[in-house]
Amino acid sequence: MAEQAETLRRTPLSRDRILHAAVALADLAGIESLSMRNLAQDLGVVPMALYKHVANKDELLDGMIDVVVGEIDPPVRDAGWKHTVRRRILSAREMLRRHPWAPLAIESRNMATPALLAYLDSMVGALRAGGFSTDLAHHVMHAMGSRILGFSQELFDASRRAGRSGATDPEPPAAFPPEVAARFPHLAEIAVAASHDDASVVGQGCDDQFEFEFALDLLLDGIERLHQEGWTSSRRPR
Amino acid sequence: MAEQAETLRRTPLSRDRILHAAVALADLAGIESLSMRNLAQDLGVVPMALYKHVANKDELLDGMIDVVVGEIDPPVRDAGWKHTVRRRILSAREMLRRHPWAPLAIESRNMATPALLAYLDSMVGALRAGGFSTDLAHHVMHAMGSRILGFSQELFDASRRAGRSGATDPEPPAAFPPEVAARFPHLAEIAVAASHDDASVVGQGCDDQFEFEFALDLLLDGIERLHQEGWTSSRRPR
DNA sequence: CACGGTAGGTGTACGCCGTACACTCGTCAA
DNA sequence: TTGACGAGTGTACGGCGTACACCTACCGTG
Repeated sequence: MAEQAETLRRTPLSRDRILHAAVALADLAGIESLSMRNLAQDLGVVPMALYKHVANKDELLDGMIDVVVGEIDPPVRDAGWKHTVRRRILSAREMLRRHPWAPLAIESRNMATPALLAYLDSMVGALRAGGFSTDLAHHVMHAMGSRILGFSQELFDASRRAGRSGATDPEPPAAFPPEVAARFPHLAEIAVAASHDDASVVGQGCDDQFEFEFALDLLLDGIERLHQEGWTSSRRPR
Repeated sequence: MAEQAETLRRTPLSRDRILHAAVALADLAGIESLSMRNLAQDLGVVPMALYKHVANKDELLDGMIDVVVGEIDPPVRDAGWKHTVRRRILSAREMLRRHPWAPLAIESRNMATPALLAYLDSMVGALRAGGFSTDLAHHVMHAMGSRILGFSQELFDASRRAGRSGATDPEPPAAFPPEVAARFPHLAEIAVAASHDDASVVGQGCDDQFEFEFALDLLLDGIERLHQEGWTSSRRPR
């Protein structure tokens, strides 16, 4: 018995084991009770042991996000863009329902994690494959905003540094570094399309206000159409 | 000079002074450096003094949210619903740009504050005044989701208890208490409309999945239309 | 087989946080 | 004059993230 306990305890810690335990703990007990100390206790280990595998708590959260974003179904092949996008987004939504802490966690990080970038990149890819111009694909990604994962109006928005100093912190936009661009070609494509889009842009890659109004008007126009048609929810599918 | 300092220090603390100082501190230094201790120091007071005016930090955050939501412009009178709604939402967006910590703060609270309810109620009011059925108005509010304040897919969603125990916590839906319903008549109206909407609903007031797909399809259909029309951002307004 | 380096787990400690609780002290009604 | 009361104070506690020094079991090399 002592042997067994020791064997269990000896199961080696690893970044992956830590990340999955953290996700499980957040799912079960809520994100606010995910502390390094609680997590370590769940793993039968002393808190500082975790730091041999994750740099700090922020990096732990990033890792957790990558884990759950990795649960989103891969894109369906050989279907129209609309069906592909729709399926993917509904799958993302299911993931979010399994991990209710995720939207807030994702939104509170101030940069996208690799898995998230991959998800977004493949979404842009689906649009491009469907014949969308980089221009339209770009605005569509903004318009989707919160729908696209159920969160985050502006994933790359500078104002997303919500937590950080409100003071001006005018780092150059820097597009993204070439090796990142290589891994996420569709994102890179719409990013450059946006950056020499027109002259109204100062230093930023895209015009926030325009994107916001684009999405807002897309919705309002759709709503207006429903209203004029006398839409009612009784023609509910299924 | 000592006199003056004393006079300054004697400026009596009040809930309002605390709330506005807290908003200013969060604007300037970021929400993560808003601690009861820092805030008290800004006010020239000892931390525990704050607790004579706010119950705890959560209530402080609620108060801050009410302050900033109160900055949103009142609805314009005698304009079409579309213009009214559009203006209001753009005003909300401006407020959010002044207070970049607000979206996260709002999303992280697990229930709406009074000012927020008032804002939503008046938004529903604008739709109803424009001739929308309670049914359509209800779905539209869901569809607006993150647009409506720039945040929060599901303001009333039970899954919004993101921070709390993921375990089942099946409180009765309880609509809302009558005195609240009286203060926010339009919200109450669409809430009851949703609750005896159809039989597919189990205990919850509305069908999350339906609302999500409603909004998603509204966007996708609008996007499809743009795509077919060969939309391009060069016909940019202004 | 001996050994030294190294990776992974430990223990202690520090400075921050929110806030409970007991207190002081100035003001004002009786 | 007094005494109650409400605003601000001081002290203290438990929890947090994590820096830093330490131990120790293992493994490749001589």
